[in-house]
Amino acid sequence: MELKRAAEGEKGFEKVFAFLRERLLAGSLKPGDRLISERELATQLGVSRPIVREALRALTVLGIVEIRDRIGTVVTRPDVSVLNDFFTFALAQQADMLDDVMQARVAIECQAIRLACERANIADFERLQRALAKIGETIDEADAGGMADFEFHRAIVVASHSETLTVLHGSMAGLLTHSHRSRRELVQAFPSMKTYLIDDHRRIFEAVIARDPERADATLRKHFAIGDEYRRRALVGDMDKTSASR
Amino acid sequence: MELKRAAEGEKGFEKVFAFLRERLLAGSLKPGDRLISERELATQLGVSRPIVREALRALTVLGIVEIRDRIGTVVTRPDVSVLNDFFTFALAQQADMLDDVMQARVAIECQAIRLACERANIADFERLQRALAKIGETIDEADAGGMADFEFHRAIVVASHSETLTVLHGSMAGLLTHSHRSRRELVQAFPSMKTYLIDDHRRIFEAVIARDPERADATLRKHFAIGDEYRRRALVGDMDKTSASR
DNA sequence: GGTCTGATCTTGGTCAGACCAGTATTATGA
DNA sequence: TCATAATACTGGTCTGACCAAGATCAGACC
Repeated sequence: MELKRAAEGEKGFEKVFAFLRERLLAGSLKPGDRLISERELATQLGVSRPIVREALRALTVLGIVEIRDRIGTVVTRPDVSVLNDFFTFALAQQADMLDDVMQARVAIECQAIRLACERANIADFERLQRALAKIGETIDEADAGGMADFEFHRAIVVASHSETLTVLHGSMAGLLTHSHRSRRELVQAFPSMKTYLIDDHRRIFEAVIARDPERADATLRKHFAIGDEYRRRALVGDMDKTSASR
Repeated sequence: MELKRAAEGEKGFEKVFAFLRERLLAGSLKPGDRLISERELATQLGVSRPIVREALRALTVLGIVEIRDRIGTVVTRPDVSVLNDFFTFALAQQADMLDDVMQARVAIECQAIRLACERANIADFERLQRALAKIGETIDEADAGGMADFEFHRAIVVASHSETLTVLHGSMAGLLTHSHRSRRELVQAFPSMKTYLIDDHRRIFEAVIARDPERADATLRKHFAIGDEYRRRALVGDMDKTSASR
């Protein structure tokens, strides 16, 4: 009846999706709300239950809604995992995108560190310090070291107190950790990397503590650039004698 | 049979989704490929067709796949619209997120402009120049002016030749255009904004032409900051008497 | 032989009704 | 009154069916 009116032009899936979309966007469906049952939704919209399920499933993968078995469907707060999925799929099909995603990561972190300089509180500083310490402790371990590295960078983004930046950064986590790990494997190759990793992160930390956005940004950028340089060298030649390979 | 093996633990929807996900991520399903029919998929995976449809629909809203009526299901190149949807939903439920998304936008554009300084070609320069000219021409029109402004910024991101940055930036397009428009409405309020808009964009353009990443980044950042300041003033005090505002 | 045309197969789009397994609620009995 | 058991939900899934329209191929026509 009146429910149908809201989404008359479309049919089937589109109708249900549009109907729910409207409520979601209008705010009449807020996080925490429980939707009416699938059957009821079906009869009210004049479609079959499988169609309703399609729409609900669609909203589920978008992270808008959560279907709880034998409980009901509830609206959730938008979640990271969507972007995560998206980026994972996107990158799987375009491997050359990895460098590209790295650019996005740099973009986000550099902005985040600027915000962090303004907004970070004691707790953020402490988290950064812990991560920094961890990097020092695990400097010789590939896995733990990569993890520590990642934690440090994540701490920066968290300290920005920007949900969007955090979400975006987190969505690339899977890919980033991979890249971090492979970087970590270079530690054995280039002994100089140890000091690079430790000193660089410390300098970044200090810039944040000093609440100096420009310096923090610049230092972080340099950090990324040096990392790139190491990786490049590792590609061109193995270790030292680098002339033969190509 | 052998297909089932790939996704045994899960059941129903999860099974199908995992099965397809695996193929997608492994690369055995590439953009352009046509999937086998829903019925066949259902029998091969030992589930019913509605369940298969749920999975396909899920992939559809993720922009991974496209269901073509009476044709079949084909793998597509990941598309912006997903992120668009996500951000739209996310922001609808947390209006305070808008400022936050702006931060992400700044992050992306500032990184993009750095890349643009390195990678931009003649065509990119021309596009930027056209957008710049448009800004001058439409300085007194709210709608067209906002569009021109948006085009200029988009041209910057496009000139970065980074798909990821472009996608991310595009995904916020809806929100950004809104913000751009409201900014444009300030033009009438602050006559000084005209010169600000024109000169700022020209300076940005020049920095890109000069291929000076640092200057471009800094100029762009300043541009955003000034825009913020104008908006702030518009909020605090009306129009001219702005001495109180700071 | 080559091309056009129509029957048939296949595809997605949808529906109706049914069963299961647990949850939430309610009615019942102590 | 309270604890327990029956009942009415919920999501999760399956089966089988119908429709409309693109895809295909056989046969008719040029």
